[in-house]
Parts: sequence; C-alpha cells; structure tokens
Amino acid sequence: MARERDYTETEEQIFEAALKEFAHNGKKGARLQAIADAAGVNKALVHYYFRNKQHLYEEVFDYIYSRFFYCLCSALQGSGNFREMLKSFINVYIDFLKTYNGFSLLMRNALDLEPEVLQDKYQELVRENKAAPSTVFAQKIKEFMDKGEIRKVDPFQTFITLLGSCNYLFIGYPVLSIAHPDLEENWDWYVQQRKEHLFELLYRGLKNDN
Amino acid sequence: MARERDYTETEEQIFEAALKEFAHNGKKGARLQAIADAAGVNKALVHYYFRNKQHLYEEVFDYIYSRFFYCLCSALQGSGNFREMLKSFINVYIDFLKTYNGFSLLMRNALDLEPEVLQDKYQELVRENKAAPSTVFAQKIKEFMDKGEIRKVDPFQTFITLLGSCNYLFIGYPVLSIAHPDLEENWDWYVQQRKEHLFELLYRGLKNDN
DNA sequence: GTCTATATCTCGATAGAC
DNA sequence: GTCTATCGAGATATAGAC
Repeated sequence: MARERDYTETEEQIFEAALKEFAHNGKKGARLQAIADAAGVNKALVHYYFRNKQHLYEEVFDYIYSRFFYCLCSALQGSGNFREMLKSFINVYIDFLKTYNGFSLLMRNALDLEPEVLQDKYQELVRENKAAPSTVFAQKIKEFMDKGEIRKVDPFQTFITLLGSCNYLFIGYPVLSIAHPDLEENWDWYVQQRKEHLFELLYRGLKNDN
Repeated sequence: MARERDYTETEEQIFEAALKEFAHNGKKGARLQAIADAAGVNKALVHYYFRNKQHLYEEVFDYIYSRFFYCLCSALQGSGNFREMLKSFINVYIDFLKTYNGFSLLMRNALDLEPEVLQDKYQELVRENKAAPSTVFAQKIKEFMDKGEIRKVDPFQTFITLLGSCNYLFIGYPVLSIAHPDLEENWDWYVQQRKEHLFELLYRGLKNDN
C-alpha cells in the first residue's frame, strides 16, 4: 500500500506530524497550528499542500488504515503450524504497532465520528484482498482445532485477546509508564519482552493438552 | 469514591452527558453545546453549575479515575489462591468496564494531553490507598510463583496482558462490530463469554505444569 | 435557576506580498 | 514555495432579564 503519489520532503514532514497529532487528539481535537509547528513549517503551507483539514485527515487515515489492514493480512499469511503462526502474528503485529504508535486512538475516533466512512473503506479493502482478517483468523483457528493442535475455543474471543494483549502496551503506555518510569528509556527491550511473554502465555493457554 | 458533594437532578444529568461527550471526543473535541443538548438543558446552565469546560472536565475525570483506581484495588483484594484471584479480578474489572463504557478513551486522552496532572492524581490515590495496584499485583504474582502455583513469569508483562485483554472488547468495540454486527444486540452474552474465555486462557497460560 | 443575547476567543481558511 | 495579515465560523464564557 503505497501512497497515491510521491511526497516531497516538506509534505512528508507535514504528513508525519499530522499522523501524530490526529492520533493523539482525534480529528476534532487536532490543531493545524500544532501540526505546522511539529513539522517545522508555516501554517499556510499545510493548506498549500493538503488543501484543508478534512483532506489531510483522510490522507492520513487512508494510509494508516490500509497499512493496518495489510499488516493483519500478512501476519496471517504464514502456512505453518499453530506455533509458527502465533509467533509470526505476534511479531508482525507488534512491530507494526511499534512503528505506527498511536494509531489505535486514531481509528477509534474515526469510528465514533464517521463509522459509515470507515465501514466503506473496510469493505473496499476486503474486496481488494478477497477476505477479512477476522474471517481468515477464525478459519485458521478452526483448522488448528480440527487438527488437534489447540483446544476448543471461541475464535472471535481468541482474536480479541490477541489484538488486545498486543495493543495494550501501546494504548496504555502513559498509564503504564507511571509505574515503570524506565519504559521510554528501555522501550526496545520492553517491546521485545512483550513478544516473548505473549507468545509463551498464549501458546500455553491455547494448546491442546489432553 | 463518592463525589465531593451531592448532585442535584440537573447536575447529575449534565455530568452524565459530559462523561459520554468527553469519552467520545476527548477534552478538546468535546462540545459544551452537545453536552447541554444531551442533558436536555440550556448551554448557560452548564456554566452555572460547573463554572467552565476545564472544571467540568476535571470533575468528570477525577470521578472516573478514582473509580478506576479503586476498582483495580478491590479486584486485587481477595486473599485466595491464584485461581480465585484471577477469576475475581477478571469479573470485577470487566464489570467495571461494562458499566463505565468508553472511559478508556477518556483516560487515554487525558494521559496524552496532561500526563503531569494525571501523575499527580495517581500519586494522591496511591498515598490514600497506601499502595499502587501494579505493585500489589506484582507482589501477589511473586507469591504465587514462590508457592509454585504459577510458572515463572514477568509480573509487569502479565499485568499488561490482563488489562489489555479485558479492555479490548470495549476499546475495539467499533472495529469488532464490523465483523460481528450482532455485538450490540447480544452485548451481555459477549461480555459473559469474554470473562469465561479469558479466565480459561490465562489460567492455562500461567499455571505451573511441571 | 433558567433563558436570551452578546462579548470574547480560538482556529481553519484565504488573499496577497515576496 | 513560503510568509504575514486577516477574515469568518464556531465555540466558550458572561451579562443581565425574568
């Protein structure tokens, strides 16, 4: 999922700043002045390059949402056994979240404000890709249950657990960093720990032990 | 954690409306007009009762944050074995999230926008309560490890998993409901399923099986 | 306590110089 | 392409009648 067109240096900086500002404050809460400041450019330039706030927002959202969608798809691509698929999914998904930090709130805001826009976008991506991630995941889980690799579980609930426990280090970052002030300093280490801990926990929690 | 003072009928309605509005749109995105409309009162009355937006926001935030803090504390109160403590925690915490739906976003917004305010509030609550939830949790986990009830795990990572996997049904609600349109209709059932699935998964994932 | 009217301010957007 | 100045919409906040 590349962008529609190539960005100049300046456009890129505005886009990156906008991504952070929208993610932190939502669409309504975001300030063009803050975006301009963070990008180190004049406020008028934001309009020059991206027309208006709505347009800039859509640019950011489409980009990040497509990335998210294809991240989920590729994370589910692997054709190995359950152990490999779980490990791969956790690695790919957490790496994505690490790169596009804060996108969760962006999405949540989008859904509250313009659910129909987002649903259209989702359907469009599903059509392009021929399948929805949650459906693919559910199918895989069922296969592994049939093969006896994992115990009998609800695929949807399992999906929620997986997404939530990957996400929360990022979503809850500000809360968590109160208790662990070294979170920022040792960020890479914590993220790595997260991957290992989660894999071990979920593998043991799901595997068939009859 | 009761409020500072008793609310009149009108104040209560404004407060409830404000809670929802702030939760959905964040502090900056929230509109006093929308709060007044939802409460069924004139916009000027919001100022009459709560002085200004900042003050109203703090009132809402303090209330929900205290509730959250004491919910975590009481969820950790039980003195039974690991199995009982896990079951109790999941039940109490998910019931809380179900009642104060949408508060996750409120908190996240607060943390992104005014982390220092929130840290002060947190320290204050820790002082009142003599201990931080994350510390209490870590101690309990260590005890259960010493007793051999659970395997050797990182208490902090375990805490993140627990919070995240409880939270995500609520945080991710709008995304999840695209794939499962019956989520709203069968909400109670899904929440109940969540409790059972999570307990089983985490218990198996953490218990000592040597 | 409640409402109308209005003052004040913030922010998105544009015009026009360079 | 970039900046300054400014307009106008919309939101917060207040004054004052009832």
